[in-house]
Amino acid sequence: MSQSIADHLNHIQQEAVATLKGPTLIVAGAGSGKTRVLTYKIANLLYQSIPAYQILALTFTNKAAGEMKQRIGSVVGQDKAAQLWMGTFHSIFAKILRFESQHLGYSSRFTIYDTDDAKSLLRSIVKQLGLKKDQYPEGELLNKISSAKNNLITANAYMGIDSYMKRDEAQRKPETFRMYQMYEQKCKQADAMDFDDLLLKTNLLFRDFPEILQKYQERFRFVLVDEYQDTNYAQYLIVKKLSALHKNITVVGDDAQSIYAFRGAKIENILNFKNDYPEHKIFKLEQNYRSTQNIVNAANAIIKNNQKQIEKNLFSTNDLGELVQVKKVNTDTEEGFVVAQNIAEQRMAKQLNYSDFAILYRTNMQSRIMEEALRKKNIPYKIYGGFSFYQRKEIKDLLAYFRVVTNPKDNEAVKRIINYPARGIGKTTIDKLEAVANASQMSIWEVCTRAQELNDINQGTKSKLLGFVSLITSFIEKSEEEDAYQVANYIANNTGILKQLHEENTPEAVSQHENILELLNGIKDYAAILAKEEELEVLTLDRYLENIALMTSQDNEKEEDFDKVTLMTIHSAKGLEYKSVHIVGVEQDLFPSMMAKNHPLDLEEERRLFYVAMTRAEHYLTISYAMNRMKYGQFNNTGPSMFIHELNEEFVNLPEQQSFGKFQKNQSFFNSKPQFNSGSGLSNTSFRRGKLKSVSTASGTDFKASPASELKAGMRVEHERFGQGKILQISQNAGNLVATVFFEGSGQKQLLLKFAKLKRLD
DNA sequence: CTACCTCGCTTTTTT
DNA sequence: AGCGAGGTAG
Repeated sequence: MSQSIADHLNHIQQEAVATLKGPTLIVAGAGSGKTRVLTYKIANLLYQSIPAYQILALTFTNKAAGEMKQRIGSVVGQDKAAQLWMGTFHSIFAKILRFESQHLGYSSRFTIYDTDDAKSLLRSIVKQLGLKKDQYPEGELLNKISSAKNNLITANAYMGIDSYMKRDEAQRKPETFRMYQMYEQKCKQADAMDFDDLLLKTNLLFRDFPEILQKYQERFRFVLVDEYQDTNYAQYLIVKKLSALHKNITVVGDDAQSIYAFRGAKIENILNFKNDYPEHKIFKLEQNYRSTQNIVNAANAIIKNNQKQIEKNLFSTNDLGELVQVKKVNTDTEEGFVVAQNIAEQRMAKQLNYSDFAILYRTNMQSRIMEEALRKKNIPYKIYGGFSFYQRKEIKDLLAYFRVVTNPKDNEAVKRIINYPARGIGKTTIDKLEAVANASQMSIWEVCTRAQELNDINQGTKSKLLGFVSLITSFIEKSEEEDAYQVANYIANNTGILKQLHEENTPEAVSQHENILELLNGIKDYAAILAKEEELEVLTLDRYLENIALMTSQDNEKEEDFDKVTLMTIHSAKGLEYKSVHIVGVEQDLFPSMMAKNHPLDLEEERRLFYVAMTRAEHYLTISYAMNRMKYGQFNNTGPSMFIHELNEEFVNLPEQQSFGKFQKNQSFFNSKPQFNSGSGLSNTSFRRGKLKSVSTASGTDFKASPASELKAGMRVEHERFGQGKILQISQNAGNLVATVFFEGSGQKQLLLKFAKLKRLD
């Protein structure tokens, strides 16, 4: 190991980095420099003249992979780092599957179905079998299929699994296995794999073609896995098989931070590592560099109550720091107020930026109240997580064209665009096409190309179908000679999508238009980066798609978001750190005791979740719970989560001693009568997921949001709940347009314009 | 296709 | 409460 590397590491970290051979488990406590160790270990391998292409490093998110590549690059040089096999499980094995696709009966250009595609396919299967969709909801089906796949149960194997069949029988859903069979079959016909297939098929490939497994075993002399506690069975087995020859496997993780059991993660993978590899070495990174002693000690007090864990002692030699604050409040509204107040005060007193703060909650629902409180205090915030650029409708539409061009058998993509923009191919025609396709084992595309032979479709429709075919064919021809950007640009222009959006000229259409241009620019940029990194002269459309299919949110942080308080679920906070963290809603039923009935909850996992939340904080940690909270429209009495009782007074300022400071009893939120928090049209989950269309009001009536550009001060408007009122002013707040409206019924309100459900009255 | 209404549901989420 | 799926009337 070079001296410069050693300088940056503590003793145990150094040993872990210096140990290159053999199975190695690095138990990395929260904030213990896990990424640093992994980074330097890989750098060290490269220093020892191990060729970069012999190193396989697997992560869970693109972000983690990107960051690590960057950091390794800054140690050993970016060109060398670029040759590493580093990426998410899904992206690495998609790459391998494309290379070996012929063994599995797939083409190398197979499509990757996202969750929407998978659900849509399942919906059409349920329909084709003539079953009711309330008996077979596609989400539930997909969950079953997904978890079967994660356990390497193929459709045919499913029938032989007693527990599955009995479960389906008991649920009166005996056809489930048939759906799985058809789903599998149709994916294959469409030359498509879903996310879980990428792992399942890799396993099948390695199982059925030992010589291929051997090839990759020989190639990857060193295998490293990040966040090992989050691997599922399929991932575990791939890793195990790949490293079976050289046994140079390094896994890094923290059992105390395993919070993804609900999607198949097996904490046992990390707990049993020592049994899987009796000759293993283990390193425990126990020094936390992130947090104050009080925070680390308080978090330890929680996690020590778990039975299932690897013994370790996380400690900090940082300052003692302030006591962890636990705040008890009356209502959820008051909690919002207290948190917002606390952020404002801490920011001034400790000279912090807004971006040093995070508010963490268990469920997305809980963001609403926090948002409202922050806006009232003019504190800028951003909501993290949820949905990405690539999930926007206009982007998915354009991407569907790309998909059809690279793989016309991709039925889900064909269905998406066959009548977009509208070209007179209606639902009835599509249903007929699908029926013919099902009956003849052809793809919808193939049926379209042979439209002339169809019987019960009239000549007009036939020529429209053939028009569609020749349009796509022209794109395919284009894609054979030009690069991704040129083809994409050609498609955007020649389908009329851009033109249509341009002419529509509503704010929504303008933004969609911009997004499409942004996507096109993104392709250009990506081509430039690739050309540099991999000396690839032309970025083809299929190469581009491959990259985009496994992409999600997070990467596209906007610059206007730089100094804002971050709001997110605890799950999405994993791996992040903030100077000041507020954990809100730490109540009985959210951080549950025995109260959960509908969902069986794993108490230990909930505790780990709380632990993850606490260890995000560097200097200041505030935990709050409300004694009363609105839930499902009802005001519920609640109380502190049992985890609050596990906190130790030595490190924590518990609420018994807490006074409400300078707040006056007569302030509205202290009234015993709950303040009903009739949401002022703020962002909520569905808006964040990008569905900004007509919305359903309390009475269920569709209520169109007025385009912001049409609203002006002085205008009379109607709100779905507040009734009629007058706009006093429109102003800018935290980068958002905010209308101040005086409502006759309920007085003055501030509404976030991009979400406000306002109707013009004139 | 839109407007309106009724009803049922309500943890976490990456790829 | 807040949302969305889905039905019905026009």
